[in-house]
Amino acid sequence: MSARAIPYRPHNHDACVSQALTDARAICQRQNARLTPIRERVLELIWQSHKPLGAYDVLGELSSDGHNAAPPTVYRALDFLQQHGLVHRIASLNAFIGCTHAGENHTGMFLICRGCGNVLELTAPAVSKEVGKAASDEGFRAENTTLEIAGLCPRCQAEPDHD
Amino acid sequence: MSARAIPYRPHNHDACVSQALTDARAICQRQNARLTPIRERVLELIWQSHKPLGAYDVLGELSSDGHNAAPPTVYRALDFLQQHGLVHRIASLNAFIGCTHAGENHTGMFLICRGCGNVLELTAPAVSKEVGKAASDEGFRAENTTLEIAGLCPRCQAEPDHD
DNA sequence: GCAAAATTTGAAACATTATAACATTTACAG
DNA sequence: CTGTAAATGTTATAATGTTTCAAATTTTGC
Repeated sequence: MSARAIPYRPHNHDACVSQALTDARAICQRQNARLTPIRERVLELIWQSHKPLGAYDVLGELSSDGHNAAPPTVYRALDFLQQHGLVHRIASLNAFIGCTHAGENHTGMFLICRGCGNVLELTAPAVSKEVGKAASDEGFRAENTTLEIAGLCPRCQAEPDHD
Repeated sequence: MSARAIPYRPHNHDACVSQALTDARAICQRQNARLTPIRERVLELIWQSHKPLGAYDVLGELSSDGHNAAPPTVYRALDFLQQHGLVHRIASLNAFIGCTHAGENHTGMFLICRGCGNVLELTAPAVSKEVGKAASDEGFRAENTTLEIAGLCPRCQAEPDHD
């Protein structure tokens, strides 16, 4: 998987999207999972930006497409994409974002800028290690970690209300 | 603040509750905040157990009390309690739980057992430190961390569907 | 190829969680 | 007391997510 641009910085976002879609197709093929037109379209919509998108935002975009969809359509597609590690749900925002580490076995950590709304996904092994240690110190078997950090990205620290 | 029992283990829970209420009164007094009857009652309800309680569960309990409350009443009380560090919202569950470190300046980390539903709140300085490091490596100014770990508590690993 | 089975999608209704807006009451300071 | 701010009541509505069952599509075994 190739290196990704920092969402807080201007970049060729079309490249992000097409890379994500290419990766997704490969991953689904490898897993014998069916990346149907609806699912692919939802993934593409989620990848429109590095800002998390709500399920009903996705629904709205689908409707603009002329696609007459109901909520379950979107939630099912999002479930599928989550299951295959292609999108993440940001619990603190009730919203979804494209996974920038698809295919890698990872525990995501999300830096959420309250200024511009962009989200950066990190893999921080040192954090995962300490989390695992803290859990096992309590005899707890960790299965799923939600780690979301709200704050200000570098750009918004300097100049607020960006992008 | 005194040591707390482990929620996964049987303990005298009434002591938890009354300690929490006593602490809350002291904290509010210190902060010149008004722990009104409604707010105190909501806090007590949240502390009924170590399982997170939804806002509408609280609402239901208030109604059983004979108190004719509407959603905003509960959400306002919960906002107040959160603001003063007396309860936490568990984003991954849309539910609320009493803070076991009220008064201490802390970043909570929650171990959520999917077996029994109990939640243990930890303070893990090593985790906080690594999280802070990971964020500042990206130039990100962290303001608020959500860290929720779903899994199985020691008791439920041995014997499922407990409590 | 073809029929049976499984998966995916459509569609309608509903459930849950949360907030907006404005009126009323209560607490408190002077 | 009385004016002001804080807290609560009340109604309505928004936002998010699920259940259920039917129809269509794809896959599989033959």
